[in-house]
Parts: sequence; C-alpha cells; structure tokens
Amino acid sequence: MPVIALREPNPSLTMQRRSHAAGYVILRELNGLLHLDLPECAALDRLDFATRQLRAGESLVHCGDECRALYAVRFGSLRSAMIDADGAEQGLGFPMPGDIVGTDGLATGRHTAHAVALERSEVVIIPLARIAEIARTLPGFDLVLYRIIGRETLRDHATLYLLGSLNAEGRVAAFLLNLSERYGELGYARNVFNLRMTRNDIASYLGLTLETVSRAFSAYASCDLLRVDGREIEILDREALQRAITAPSAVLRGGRAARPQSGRYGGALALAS
Amino acid sequence: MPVIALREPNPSLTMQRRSHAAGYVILRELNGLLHLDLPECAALDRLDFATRQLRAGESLVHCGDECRALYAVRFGSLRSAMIDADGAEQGLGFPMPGDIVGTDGLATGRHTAHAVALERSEVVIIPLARIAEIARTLPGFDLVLYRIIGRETLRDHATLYLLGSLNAEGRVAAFLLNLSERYGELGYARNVFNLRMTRNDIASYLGLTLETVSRAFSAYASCDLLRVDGREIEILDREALQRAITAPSAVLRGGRAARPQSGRYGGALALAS
DNA sequence: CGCACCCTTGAACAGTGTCAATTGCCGTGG
DNA sequence: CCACGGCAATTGACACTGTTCAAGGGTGCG
Repeated sequence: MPVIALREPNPSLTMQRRSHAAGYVILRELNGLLHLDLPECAALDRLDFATRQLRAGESLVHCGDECRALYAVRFGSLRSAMIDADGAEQGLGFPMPGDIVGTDGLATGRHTAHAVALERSEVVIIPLARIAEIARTLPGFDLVLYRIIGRETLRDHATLYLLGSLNAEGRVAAFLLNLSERYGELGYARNVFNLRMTRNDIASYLGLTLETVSRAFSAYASCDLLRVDGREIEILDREALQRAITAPSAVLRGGRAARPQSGRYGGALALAS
Repeated sequence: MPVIALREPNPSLTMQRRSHAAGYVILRELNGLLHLDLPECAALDRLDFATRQLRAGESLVHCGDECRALYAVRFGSLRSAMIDADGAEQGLGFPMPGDIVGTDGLATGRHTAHAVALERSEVVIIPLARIAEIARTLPGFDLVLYRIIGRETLRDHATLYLLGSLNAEGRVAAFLLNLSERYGELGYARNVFNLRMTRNDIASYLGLTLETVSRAFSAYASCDLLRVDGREIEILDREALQRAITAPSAVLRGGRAARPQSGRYGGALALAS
C-alpha cells in the first residue's frame, strides 16, 4: 500500500513532531492532541508517554488481544473493524490524529475489534494504569475522561444514523464531508485530499458493496459535485453534497430543488466529530 | 400505552426494590445493578443516590438538555433515539435494567439523543460530580468506569455490525435473540416475553420500515421459529433463529442446511451485551 | 513479463421501500 | 350501550435501490 503524503501539514503538529524525535511525548502534547483543556500544571511537563510507530498495513491491536492501554493517534490514519467467524468484516471507523483507539477492550479486558494502519502512523501509548495516576495527580481530570468517552459515543451514534437512515449516495456524501471536516480540523485542506483507504474499506464501513461506493463516486463526479481521480478527491460543491445526504438521488437527477420528501429519508444531521 | 407485567421477576431485584421504598438507593445496590464488582468498603453503604420514577411515555432526557448526570436503569425499559431537523428518528437502543443512559452528553455537555420510557420505569440518578467523589473514595474505581464505558462501546459496535452486515430478517433475528438474552440475564423468561416497543420503534432501531419488520415476524412465525401475537413473542427454535442471522432467507425457504455463502452475508457474531 | 490488487462499468436479479387497504384494539364521547 | 376516531399491526402489489455476477483496464511489484 503506497504511502501518500498529506498536503499543507499543520504547522503546530509538525513542530511538535520535530521537537520529540525520541519515542515519547509529554502530557502537554497529549493534552493538545486530544483537545483535553487540562489545567496548567507542572505534571503537564513531567508525565510522559511512549509512542509506537506503525508502517502501512501493520496492526496496532488484534482481535482477542488483552487490553492494557489506549492509543491516541499522533499522525497517520488507521482502519478499525470487527471480524466474524467467516472472515466477513464490518468496518467501525478510521481513526485519525486526535482519535482514541482501543476503548472496545475496556469492558471485557480483551479487544473485540482490530486496528490496522493505513499508512505510516504513530500512536501514543496510554497504559490504563497511567490514567489512574494522572487522575490522582490532576484534579478535574475525570471531566476530561468523560469528554473522551463521550466523543467516542457521539462518533458511533453518527455512524448509526448513517447506516440506519441514509441511502447509499447519502452515506457516501456524509462520509466524504465528515472526512473533509476532520482534515480541516487537523490543519489540512478541506476540499482536496487523498483517501487513505480502499473502496472496499469504505464500503465495509458504510455497509455497502465496493461497486456501490464506486458508482456513487462516479455519479457525484458526473454532475460536478466531486472530482474523483482514484483516491484523490476534490469537493467541488459542498452545499450540494450536504443536500445529497438526505435527498435521495435528487441531486444526481438534475433536480436542484429537493422534491418534497416523506418517509424515512429526510432531515440533516451534523456528522462533525 | 398499556403497562405489561413481566413474568418471573428476578427475586433479588424485587427484594432490592421493596427494601428502598424511598427515592434513593445506596452504592451497594448500584454496584449490583451495574455488575461493577466494587471492592467491599464502608462507602458501599454510605453513598446513596436519588432515583426518579418515569411513567410510560415520559422523557428522561431531551435532546439539547444539559448533561449533569448519568442514569442507571433500575427497572422498566426506555427507548433512546436521535432526531434530525425534519423529525426523522434513528433509534439508538432500548436501555433496560443495568444499562446506562446519558453518555452521549459527556462530550459536549449537552445531550444529542433523547430517551423516553416505554413503560413505568425507574432510574438511579448518578450526578457527574458524585462520580469524582466515588473515585476519590474508592481506590480502583477507575477500572469500573472503564468497564461501563467499554460496555457501551461494545453495544454500539454490535449494532453497527447489525446495520452494516445483516439483511432485514437477520437484523430481526439478532434483535430478538439479543432481547431474549437480556431478559434472561435479568432473571426473566428467555423464550417468552412481551415487546415493550412498537414495530416502528424496532424498525427505527434496525434501520428498516415497520412493514419489513412485521413481515419478518410473520415469516418466522409461518415456519414455526417464532410465535407472534402482537407484542407477545415466543421463541420456538432458538438455533434456527441463530442461523437465520447470517443465512439470508435460507431458513424461511425450507432450506435447513445453509447454502454455501459468499460475499457480504456470512459469519456469526455474539450479540450478547 | 506476469501476477495481484484496485477500480470502474454494465446487466440482471433480489431485497426492501413505498403506497394502499384492512383488521383489531382501545379510550373517548355521543 | 354503541359509534367513532386514533393507533398499531398485518398483508398485498408494485417500483426502485443496491447487490450479484461478469468483464475490462490500470498500476505496482516480484
């Protein structure tokens, strides 16, 4: 799998990366990475965490692994999925910088999903034991924990809405806009980006087949909402894409004005993480 | 909405209910309700929590409400859903005794989903501030928090699998078996139970229409896997239902032996929470 | 050069959604 | 008391979305 460079790297992230060539980061950086808003405190510079580098295709957690730590993505991107006895996969998400990986193992002590790097990536290892240590050191840290947890829940709920209420084209539109937002928040371009995952990965995540995903891309491209060149995506008409989330096929059939919709397809939802 | 009595009530739960006529429970009971395995400690009997009674149809949390507490269902059952601008709902789950409601508000401080009681219910109110208090009082409580969180994540992932990888009949079969397991764990009958929710509620949760849900019920009934009488369900052939989760229409077409399956439908997954 | 993926496109079919009609139940009010 | 309206559920007919199966092209790599 080719390593595709991101454009317009976030200056602050780059600086942080350079300033810690060794395999660890201090809590202050983790604080910024996860947007924790931790209170200013000496511990921010005292507590440090090991990191781990992943090559494209390398696994971070396997299904069945014991869960001793959570992982905060520092750069790169992963694919998380659950797998059943027959080898059929259900994609669960695409963790990117600032996301947490591994919360699925907290309940039973063993991971039920696996996570694989889609490109060269780095994660910060947060041992569960250290979390308790931080909680003792930093008053008000519990609030921060809640925030992390709640973010995961929100993301899952957004995906449930996506799978339960949207048709194929709506799912693809929502997926791309969500990805665009996340790139934007990381300091990258919102309108042009390279997909790190295959059509199959996307299909697995969206509950579709890869053919349907490919057709949705082509359909959006043919009416100039999108420019698609393999994995390079350019968003040409963000508003129309937004409408396409809930207006089944209306955008693609030349109907600029959404037909009066009733039934299960209707309404918009902020998918921003 | 009629209040339908559960059969074979769990003795221990009944006892707990009787022993606290007033509107509060002590941490020891919460410990048992949520299966927290808290270490034996004086605080178990010292810390107490207010409860809240809900009538059928009453809301526990509204979308947009400020999030100051989590709620542990003590008895009854609720329906949780998110709603978009057009009023279209996406069901998120059916919290039952031992489940936690409200984690969706932890990230932003406001709830994005609402929760409504399906019957007369009671919840234990766990203010976020109290959680910090417990964490200070009880060493090792953080591990317990992780367990609660992880359980939520697991449930969400199971639902994602359901929506992303199963066809209509598979979703209904998985839904019923999951419900059956949860009733069983609560001490009720596994094979006979009354649904608390409408076909529409089920459909919203499963990402289907109510007609499709109804047809799935009828199909299972017509080949004697299920007895369906309105909301009263009896599971007649659990193993066949289990197979029906991943064998699209095979069970209903008289084929006892699953045809060799390829493609997106295949494999089994434990949906037990 | 050949092989393994990845992606696109086409055609036919199957699974679900949509629309509509009917039944039964329940609480309300004549 | 029964009539009525509203709600829940079932069932049928039909249209359409998305899957399945198939073929072909592009690209990277051994």
